[in-house]
Amino acid sequence: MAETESRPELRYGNRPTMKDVAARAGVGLKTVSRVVNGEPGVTPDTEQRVQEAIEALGFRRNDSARVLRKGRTASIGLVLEDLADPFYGPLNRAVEEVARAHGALLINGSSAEDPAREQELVLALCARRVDGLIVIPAGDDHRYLEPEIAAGVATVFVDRPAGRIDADVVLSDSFGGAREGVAHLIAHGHRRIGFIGDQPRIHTAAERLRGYYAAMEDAGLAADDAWVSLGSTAPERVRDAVTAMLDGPEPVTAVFAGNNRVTVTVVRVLAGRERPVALVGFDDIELADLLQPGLTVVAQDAARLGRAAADRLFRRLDGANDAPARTELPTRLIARGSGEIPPWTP
Amino acid sequence: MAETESRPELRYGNRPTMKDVAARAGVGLKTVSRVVNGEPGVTPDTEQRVQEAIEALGFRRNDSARVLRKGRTASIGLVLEDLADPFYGPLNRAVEEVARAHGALLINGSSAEDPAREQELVLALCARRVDGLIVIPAGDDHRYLEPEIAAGVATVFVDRPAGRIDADVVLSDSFGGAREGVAHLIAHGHRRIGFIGDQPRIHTAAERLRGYYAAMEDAGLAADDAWVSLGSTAPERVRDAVTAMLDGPEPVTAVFAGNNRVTVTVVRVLAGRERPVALVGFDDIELADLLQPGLTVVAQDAARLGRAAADRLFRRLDGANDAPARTELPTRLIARGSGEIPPWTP
DNA sequence: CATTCAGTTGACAACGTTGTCCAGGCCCTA
DNA sequence: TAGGGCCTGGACAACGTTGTCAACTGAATG
Repeated sequence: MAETESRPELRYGNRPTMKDVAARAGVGLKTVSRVVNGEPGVTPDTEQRVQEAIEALGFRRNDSARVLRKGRTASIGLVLEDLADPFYGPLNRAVEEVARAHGALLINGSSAEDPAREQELVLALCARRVDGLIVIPAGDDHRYLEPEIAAGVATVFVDRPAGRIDADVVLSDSFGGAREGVAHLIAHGHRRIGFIGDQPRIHTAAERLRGYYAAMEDAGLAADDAWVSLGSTAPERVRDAVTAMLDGPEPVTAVFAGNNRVTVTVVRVLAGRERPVALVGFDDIELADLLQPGLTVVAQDAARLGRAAADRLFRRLDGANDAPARTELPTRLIARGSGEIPPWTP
Repeated sequence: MAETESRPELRYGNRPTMKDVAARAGVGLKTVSRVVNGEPGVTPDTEQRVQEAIEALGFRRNDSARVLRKGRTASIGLVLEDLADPFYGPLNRAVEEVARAHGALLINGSSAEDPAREQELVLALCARRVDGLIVIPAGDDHRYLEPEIAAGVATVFVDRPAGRIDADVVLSDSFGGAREGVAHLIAHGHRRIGFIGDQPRIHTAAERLRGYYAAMEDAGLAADDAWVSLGSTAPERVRDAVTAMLDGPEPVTAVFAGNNRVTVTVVRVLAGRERPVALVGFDDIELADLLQPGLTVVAQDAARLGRAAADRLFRRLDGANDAPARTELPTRLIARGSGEIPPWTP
């Protein structure tokens, strides 16, 4: 709120308080509190009078005040990279379900892959005194969170590890997944394989690249620098990168795409190409099975990722005190056709 | 939180308060408040002492207390149907961006298409005293919100209208869009056209059905009951419905799918069929252009929907007092192939 | 030197709730 | 009837912040 001028007559729109209810019901303040919270020690008769007053006034407990008094907000914050990215939808939903099961509300925000924005958001959430935080990090230095964590804000990082602090992390096995995906291409006869990934400062991107190199090395293949392209996932950039690899002096016969956004663009480019090129993408995509050919992917279970992170968070909130742990969830290779295309030979 | 037992030593993890900062800096409480809020009337010298104390203690203002005092929470609630549905991602994100521009946080929740859950969520948000609410309704009776709205909670409904109360609404033109989509099929020669939609108690589903009938009537075509199927969007149900239409005594030659989830399933079913069937779907889908044939859709602009709703909300919060309005955004027919398939003739 | 004034500063109440504690009424028993 | 315990109800402080207001400082003015 840019500037909330003080309009005292409008505070919460002048809602009735327990005091008002008490006055109307002719009882004490605390009695109303007892009724509202279902605490024992109120005769049915009194309770009914209070209920009627609540009804008549349209009273609704002010949780802001309650929070202040109780010291717990029953809310958690989830900072992800982009609320609109379909990959994070199931994760978001899974976190919500766990929160709901614990009676907590979910405050959401996107970092837009900007470390400064991530920090701003996280600190705003801390100022709200959320009970816990689940963060998909954009930055690689989270020391700014140290005082918060020390002060008791449970924090779990998901999808990417925290930077320079020791905290709970829930990850997909990016390295292993990429390695498996690239090995799959190699197993189908490919020797010149391209890799198109996100900026290497992003942990998952770096890990997947590492997996690519590992698979190549496992097979005794040298990875030409011209086959590897890292950077923004903007369609133009990816398009240029794929094109360069396919038209270079040593054209690749297969491409490994580092995430869902890259994959989508690569599919588009390959669709316009004459000669077939094999493709395996990291992350599953809706309708991937209906493409011609079906899209072979290394799938991660985003919902499970979210569930695991939220479970961990609430275990912490329930008092678990063990050392921060790193949980790594497996990926799954789903062969649908595009990854099984043999190398093109002139 | 099921039961937050009172652990007073753990309230907010014993964070320092302005009082602590004041004590350490050797100044008064209010002076700290002034520094924290950038209010004038503090000498640079004093300010620095306070800043140092803040730094040293790792103080962070408690917005819960602030909210209680100021009467505004600088947060809005967004209740949608399913956080994981890709259609709502861009809407969610758009709302977030507008909220962010106004310095407000976003509290998110899914109704899971359950009116009771919607109400529960909305009332929880009201108890938190969110400044405003954006709701994608699941239920069709929102009179429970009357006291809240009267008490000053700005409320905007989006995607579907409010039930039995007068409130701001931002919608896509479901009727017009469906009518145009069906007319498109008719223009390509179809006479027997199936309609598969969501449960008709959902407003958009009913409107799209109405658009279907209107288009048929416009063309002087009778719509056979056997061509219309409404109900859950579960894949099995949709699969059965399509199959029945295609194998009935008067088989349809084209299908209009009432939303993205239905469309996806219909595409799958048609892909397994020998004879070509035309298809137009409501809602655009990622990769729709890469299917064979490309998927013809009636697209709505979810981000614009969200932006419009949030803009309206914040205009209300800024004091706009005009009568509740209904905003209807146009849809756009995108022809990609599947809707231009001619009727199959034996 | 008395007075005014602007600029700083802090004491205090208030926001609406919940936790603590005590008072009064009742019933039971001796 | 007195004493004890239980049940119900309310007075009051506290949570951490901000708005109000008055007190103080030092300098400038008469």
